[in-house]
Amino acid sequence: MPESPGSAAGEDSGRGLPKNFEPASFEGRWYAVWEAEGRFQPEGPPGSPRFVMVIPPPNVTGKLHIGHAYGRTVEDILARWKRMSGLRVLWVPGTDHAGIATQMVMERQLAKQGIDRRDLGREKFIERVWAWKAEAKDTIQSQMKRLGCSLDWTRERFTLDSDLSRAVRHAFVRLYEEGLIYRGRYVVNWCPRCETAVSDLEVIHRETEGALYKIRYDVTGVAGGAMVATTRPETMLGDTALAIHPDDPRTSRLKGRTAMLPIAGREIPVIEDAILVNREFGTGIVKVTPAHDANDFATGQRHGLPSVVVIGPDGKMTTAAGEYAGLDRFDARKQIVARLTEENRLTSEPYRNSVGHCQRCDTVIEPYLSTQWFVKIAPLAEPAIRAVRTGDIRFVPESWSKTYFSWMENIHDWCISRQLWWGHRIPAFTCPNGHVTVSEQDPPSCPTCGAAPLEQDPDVLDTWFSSQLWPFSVFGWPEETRDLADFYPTDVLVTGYDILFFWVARMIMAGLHFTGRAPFSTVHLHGLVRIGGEKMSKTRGNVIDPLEAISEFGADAVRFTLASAASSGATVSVERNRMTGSRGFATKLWNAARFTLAQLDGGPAAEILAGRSLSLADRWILSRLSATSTAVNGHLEEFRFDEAAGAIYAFVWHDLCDGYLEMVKPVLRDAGDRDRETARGVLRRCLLDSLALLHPFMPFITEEIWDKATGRPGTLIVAPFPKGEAAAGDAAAEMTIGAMREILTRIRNFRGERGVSPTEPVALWIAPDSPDEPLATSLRDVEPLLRQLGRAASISFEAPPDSAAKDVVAGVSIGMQVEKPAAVKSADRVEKDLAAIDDEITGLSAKLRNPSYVEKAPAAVVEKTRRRLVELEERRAALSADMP
RNA sequence: GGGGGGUUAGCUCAGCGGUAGAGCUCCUGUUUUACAAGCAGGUGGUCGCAGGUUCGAUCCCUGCACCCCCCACCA
Repeated sequence: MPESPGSAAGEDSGRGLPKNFEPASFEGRWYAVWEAEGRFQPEGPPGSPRFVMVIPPPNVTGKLHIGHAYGRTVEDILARWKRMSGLRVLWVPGTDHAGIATQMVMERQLAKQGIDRRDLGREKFIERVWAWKAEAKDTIQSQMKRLGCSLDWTRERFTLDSDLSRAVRHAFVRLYEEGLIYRGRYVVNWCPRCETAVSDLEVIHRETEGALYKIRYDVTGVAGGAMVATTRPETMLGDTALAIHPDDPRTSRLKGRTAMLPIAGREIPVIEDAILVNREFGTGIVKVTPAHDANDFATGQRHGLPSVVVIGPDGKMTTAAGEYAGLDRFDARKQIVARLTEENRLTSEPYRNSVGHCQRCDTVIEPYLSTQWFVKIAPLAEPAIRAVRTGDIRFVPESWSKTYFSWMENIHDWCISRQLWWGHRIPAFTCPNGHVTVSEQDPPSCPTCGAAPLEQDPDVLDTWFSSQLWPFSVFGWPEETRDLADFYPTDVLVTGYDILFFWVARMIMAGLHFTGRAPFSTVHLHGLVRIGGEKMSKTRGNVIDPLEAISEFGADAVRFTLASAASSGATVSVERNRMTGSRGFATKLWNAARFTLAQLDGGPAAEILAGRSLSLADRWILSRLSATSTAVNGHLEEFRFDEAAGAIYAFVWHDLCDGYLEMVKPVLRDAGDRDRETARGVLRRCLLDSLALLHPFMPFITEEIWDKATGRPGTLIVAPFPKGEAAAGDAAAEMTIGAMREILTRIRNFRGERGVSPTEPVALWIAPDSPDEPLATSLRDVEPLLRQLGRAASISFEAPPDSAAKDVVAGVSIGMQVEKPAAVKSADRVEKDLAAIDDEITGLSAKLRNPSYVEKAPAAVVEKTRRRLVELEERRAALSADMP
């Protein structure tokens, strides 16, 4: 056992809780204790009920941003809640090599030193990334530790670890052998800046103001030639045909003709193609550029057209572009437009269309003909769709399944090869005779012809190809490890909806295909974090750095804020002043604990003694505590972290601190030993259960207080989570104390209205409507409380006299002795109240006079309306009697 | 082009058939020995607009307006 981290200095009463709440003084220590004690590792025999999550691995070179902090907080709440609920919890940490993103950042770093990666060479470059990765990983790790994440660091993984790389190779080879991975020459999305292919998902489409150009091509034997429309005139240099619809009379004159490509002076055929050409659109004539448009490429395949690449991988025109060779594609566009305009061949009009941009660097994506590797996805998608349809996998919120289906049902093959250096090298080897071998082990010679040496494909795999294996590769798959048997499939996956397609869908496909099982049963997709309703961005200056926030407010406050901000919508709105509020809540708890511990000090107060008679206040707070515990569990089951946090907040602050603590003060001070002991037992129970309920949200402060309260340092993390007991529910106590609190509020109200100081003792009248009601007797039971909290000089359980300020609250007529002249001061207020009451009475009366209402509305509702009306009439009587 | 979400108090958001809630802000009072980072009280809302269903609509339906997001081979 480690030593209790309790500080020896600066204590006051309250068994060692310092007066000032300083989260930094204990957060780090408790994390170290938990880790040293192995609390983050699953405890219990294999096969016993467990709860498993894998972290969405953050980019190894990244920094924890507020969105990560949110997701990790949610996961940690689940992990701690399940752990305390008695499950064997495993939450696996790790990081992602994030190929294109990491390579980009590294290139930028090198550029600052004036180094181009190509000068460095592949090996040296990768060495540098590894070196940098080592320190960056520690950053991420320490950030998650500061947040308090109960991750099992002994199982930490990195997507480029040797065993995970083995998993990637195994997956690739298997898909290849099953015919689900193929290599081919197609038009892909190409980023000329990154100089790599990217998948469809990595292309961000943005509506752009551009132009639609119409170019006239001369056609032999056809006067006026052919007008074709394009948004990318520079691609015309790569045209190898014009296409028309076979049944379009507008263009039938072009059938079988030959057109002359302007500028290039090349002859191209006019072809007929019903698939490519939309009869409704434009001139009905389409230029066909197989090398620079996916549709055109398909058309070219159908008609056996040649492909002419005129824009190179660097975005510059190729030699095939003739005199434009070497020009940037956009410069070429300008010059070509100018030239065609000069030749009287071109007109243009403003045009809005959607232009693809690189997700990473925002460069305009170029469709580009190249040889790439693809995953044939439809066969994988089919079972993945079924898994969600049948409920094997559940989305929370459920509405995401619709988005999932619509994407999965229209899914396209996945281009997985990247012309990058940082990543998993594609396990394909080519021999000098051109035979391609795909193999898990590097083959020493060509299995087909025996030739050597073999050359490995220089490309790497899309990062998501390895990420999709994450839920099982972290456990050692394809080896049949103990962890894989014990912890796969996982239970819950928590991630932002922005990677539903990139990651979640692919994990489902991969999990089902490779392991035959869904990788998780529940996917909680959360919104993206916004600051004060605005999208977070550096230019707005509204970025909240979680580490700075932790330093300023404490990790517990940051976590509580994030949990409270959780919502089922697409955004999670976080504001700085919520952080302040959460810190205030932590302080509140701290001080309540100081008070409680001071009361417990010097007495055993071990537990609530069986058979002891509890006061109404005791019964009330225990009832609230139980109801809160039940509610919290329910909300957590439903991933409603905001509701769960809110329920505990309301209990601790408003019920326990504002309510019960004030109610027990007189008991602790004045009552006999027996009642005092009972109250102490209840106090202790409330404190400990509050700490337990709050622990998943605020692990540090709760563990700190728990230590002082129990002398069992570092054990709250494995203490039982309160479930709430039906037996503790106490409607009678809740009714009485509820009524009492309403009465007290109204008395304080009177004081304000009548200018009576809050502390001046006054005479009170409290008269329940009917002497038979339970309230009539139970309110007498809380007379000492009413007297104390209401600052009453006297309490009479009779109808108030005319001279008193009067009202009806919770079915109870109450009155407070006032000086008559002071009533004038509040006349406006009373008048206003009366007007509102009259309005409501009118409305309710009309309702009750409506026969169909009385007939059709549920009896309980009608009854409620009647009671409300009665009470209002009583209130009106009480208030109007009070008018001067 | 298709789909999804949003519009509730000055701000950020809950609620989603029985005439509205939280936190922050604001105003007033209060240094009551756990906490002034507190306590007590209060102000503030025709729940985007128009119809419909219903005894009853912020909540369900239809349409409209504005905002956000996603998907789409929109020459």
